[in-house]
Amino acid sequence: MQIRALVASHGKRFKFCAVQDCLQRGAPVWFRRSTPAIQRNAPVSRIEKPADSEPARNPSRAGKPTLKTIAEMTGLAITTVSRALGNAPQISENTRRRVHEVAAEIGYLPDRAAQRLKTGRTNVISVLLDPHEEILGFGTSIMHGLARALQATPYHLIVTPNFLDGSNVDAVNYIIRNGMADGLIFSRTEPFDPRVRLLLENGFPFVTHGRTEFSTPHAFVDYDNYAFAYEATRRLIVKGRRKVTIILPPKRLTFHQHMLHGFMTAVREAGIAYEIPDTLDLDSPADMIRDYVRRRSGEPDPPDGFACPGEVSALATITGMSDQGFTLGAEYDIVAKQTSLLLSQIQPKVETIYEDLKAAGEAMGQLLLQRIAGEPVEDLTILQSPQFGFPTP
Amino acid sequence: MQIRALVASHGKRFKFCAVQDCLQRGAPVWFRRSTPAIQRNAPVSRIEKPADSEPARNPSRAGKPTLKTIAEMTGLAITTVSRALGNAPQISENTRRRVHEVAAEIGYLPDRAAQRLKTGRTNVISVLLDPHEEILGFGTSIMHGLARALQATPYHLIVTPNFLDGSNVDAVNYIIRNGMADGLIFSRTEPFDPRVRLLLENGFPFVTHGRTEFSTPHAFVDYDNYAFAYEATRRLIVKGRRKVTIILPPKRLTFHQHMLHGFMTAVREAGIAYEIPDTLDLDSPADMIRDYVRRRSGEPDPPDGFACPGEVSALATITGMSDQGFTLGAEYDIVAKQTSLLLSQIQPKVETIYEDLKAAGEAMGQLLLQRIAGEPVEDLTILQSPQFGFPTP
DNA sequence: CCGCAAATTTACAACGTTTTAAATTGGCGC
DNA sequence: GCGCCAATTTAAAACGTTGTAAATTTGCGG
Repeated sequence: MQIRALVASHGKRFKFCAVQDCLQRGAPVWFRRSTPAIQRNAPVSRIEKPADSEPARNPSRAGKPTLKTIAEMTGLAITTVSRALGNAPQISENTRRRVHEVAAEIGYLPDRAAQRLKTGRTNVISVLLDPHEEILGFGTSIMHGLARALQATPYHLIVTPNFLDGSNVDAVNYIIRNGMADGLIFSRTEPFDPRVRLLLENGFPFVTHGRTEFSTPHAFVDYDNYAFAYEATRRLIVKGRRKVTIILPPKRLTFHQHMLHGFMTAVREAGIAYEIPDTLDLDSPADMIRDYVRRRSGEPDPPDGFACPGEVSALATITGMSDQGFTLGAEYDIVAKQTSLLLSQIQPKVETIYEDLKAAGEAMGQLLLQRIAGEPVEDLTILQSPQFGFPTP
Repeated sequence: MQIRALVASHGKRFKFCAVQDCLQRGAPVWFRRSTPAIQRNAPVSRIEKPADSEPARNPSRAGKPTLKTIAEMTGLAITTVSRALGNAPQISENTRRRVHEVAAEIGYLPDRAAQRLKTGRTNVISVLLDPHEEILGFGTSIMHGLARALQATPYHLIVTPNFLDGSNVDAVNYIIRNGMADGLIFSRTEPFDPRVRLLLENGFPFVTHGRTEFSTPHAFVDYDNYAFAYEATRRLIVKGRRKVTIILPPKRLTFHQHMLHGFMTAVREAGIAYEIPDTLDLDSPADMIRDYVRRRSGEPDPPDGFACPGEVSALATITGMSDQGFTLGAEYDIVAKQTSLLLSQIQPKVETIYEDLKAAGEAMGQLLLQRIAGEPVEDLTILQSPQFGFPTP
C-alpha cells in the first residue's frame, strides 16, 4: 500500500514530512481553505485506497468507455479528446483522426447526462400527445415522422402525455420551467392558444401542428384544410349532389374556421343547398355521429353529400346511412380526409383526399431543429397541400 | 482585485512568497502533480476574477433554484439540504420541515441530469414502439396506461421507435449498452425472443406484453388469447354456425399458438368444421384480408363464422362478405377482439370481446417499477382475462 | 465542568462532460 | 541561440447532485 495523496490543513497536526514525501513523488498536496465564517478546520490526513482496489463504480455503467478511457489509450488529455471528437478547429488533423478511430473501436458514446449537465442542453424533443387526436394512429404517424427527422441527430423523443391530470398549459409550463426539453411539438391549436402564448413569451422553441392568429409569427406545419373542404365539397357538387353537409372540428380549434371557409366558398360558388350540424363535431364519439346521421337521414330533405374530415366520422356516416337503407355511391356520396390506409382499404367507395401525417411529423421535426439552431421563425412555416392525385371514380 | 488562489508547481520559478501569502489568508495552494510521462510543468500563477463579476451562467437555466440556493437561504450545508429533501433518517425533524418549506416556496426541482450523472439512474422508462401494432391506437392505449402508472413517480416515458433502420434487437442493445433507460417495455414477443434473451443476459429490467418460452422467468403482462379464441369460437358455434375460421397472428409470435390452441379446443369439443387461412395473418393489410374473404366466400363451402382478433380484420371481413352479398348476423357472424370503441360504435352487429390495452399499459408500468425496485420476477406476471361482460344479442 | 456517546451537520470528492485560459511546441527571422 | 507568433495541447474549474467519512453539537451521567 502506497500513499498517493494527502490532504492537510495548516492546523496543529500538519504533517510536514508526509507533505515532503508527496512532493517528491509528484503526488498532490491539498491545503484546504478554511470555512469563511467559523474557523472549524481540524487537521486532516487522508490516505487513499491502494491502487489495486478499484473505487466502487456505479454498477450500471461499469466498464463504459468515457473520454478518460480514450485519453489514456491515446496518451492525450481529456480536453483534447473532447475537442477532437467535437471536430474543433484547433485540433490537428492527425490527432483528430486517431481519436476518432479509437473512439469507434471501443464504441464510445458520450454520456448524455454529463453533456446535459454541463451544457444545459437536453437533446430532448418533447411531444405533447392529446387524448382527442383522431384515434386512427395520429399519434403514431406523427411519431413515425418525428423519429425519422431526429434519426441522425442526438435528439431523443419523449412523450409528455396530456391525458392525465393537468391541462395542456400546465404541461408546457412544466417543461419550460424545468428545462425538460430543448423543443416542443403539439397539435390542435386554437387561434389564441395559451400554450403558444406561453412559449412565445419565454422564447422556447416549438412547432405546432396547426396555425394560430397571434401577430407574432411562430413555426408551424399545417394542412390546408381550406383547400380540403373546398375540394371535397366541389367534388360532391360535381357528382351531382343537391345538398351538402360537413362535420366540422370543434369551434375553438383554429382549423374549424379554415374548413368552414372552404366549405362555404364551394357552396356559394355553386349556389347549392347545405347544412351544418351544430350538435356534433369531429371529436364526438363515433356512435353519436352515426346516430345523428341516421336520424337526420330519416327526416325530410336530408343531405346527400357528406364532407368528412376524418376516417372515423366517414365510417360512422356510412353506418348511419346504411341503417336507413341508403347506398353509398348511389343515393349519397362521401368525400373524406384520409390519414391512414384503413378507410380506402375497408370501403373503397368512399372518395378520399389524403393528409400525410407522417410527412407532417417529419417536417415538424426538421423545422424544430432549425428553430433550435436559431433560424428565423418566419421561414419555418409549412402549409401542406392536399394531394389531389387520388382516382376519382 | 485580490489574489484568492494560486497554483504552483515545484519547478524553477516557484514563487515561495506568494504561497506563504496564500497560506496566511487561507487560500488554497495547489501543488500540481506533473504529467507522468514527460516532465512538462512550468510554473503557473493564476489570479481569480474579482468576486463581484458573476460567472456567466448557462442562460437556459438562469435563476433556476438548486440545492445551493436552498442551502444559502436556510444557512445549511448543501449536503444537509439534499438529505432533508431525501428524508434521510439522520436529519432532525426541524430542519427537514424547514428545508421542505423553502424548497416548495421557491419551486425547487432537482436537476435530472445531475441526479442521473451522479447516481447512474436515468429515471427513464423506454417503450419500443413497433410499426406493426394494430393501427387502432395500440401505441397510444399502452402509452395512456403507462403514463398513468408513472404519473406520481420521477420516471419519464421515452419512445424508442423501431420503425426506422435497425431491428428491435439493435434498439434494445443500444439501450442496454448506453444506459439510456432504467427499464424497457415492448410487445409482440416471440417464443424465444432475442430481445428477451439479451435483456435477461444483462439483467436489465423489462416487462413484455406477451409471454415467451424461456425457462428463466421474466415480468410480463399478457392477454389470455387462448380464452379469447376459445370463447369467440364457442360463441360462433352457439349461434349455430357450421364452419368457423380465424385470422391468426403471424406464426413467429408467441400468441399465435395460444390463439390456435383456443380455437382448436373449441372446434374439437364441438366437432365442427373449420379452416385456417394460411396465406394471411393479422399483420396483412386490410385490403388483402378483404380480398381473401371476398374470394373465399365465393367458393364452395365457405366458412360462416369468423373469429377476428383485431378490429381492422373484422372491418375487412365485413367488407369482403358484404361485397358478396352476405349479411352480418343473418348469413354469417363475426366475433372480434375489441381494443378501441371504434368497432362497436361503427358496426354494433359485430359481437366483441374486449381487451383493455390501457389497463395493460398501466399494469406493465407498475410491474416495471416493482422490477426495478428489485422484486422477484416470479411475482411480476399478469394474465389479463377477456371481459365477457359485453351484451350478447 | 468533564468525558462520552448519540444525534446532527458538515466538507470533499466524484459522476463525465465542456469551457476558459493558459502552457507548450514548432517554425521562422534575426 | 533568442524572441515571437501561430498551432496545438493542456490543467483546472464548473455544471448540480449524492456518498463517504469526518466534524461538530447536544445530552447526559458523573
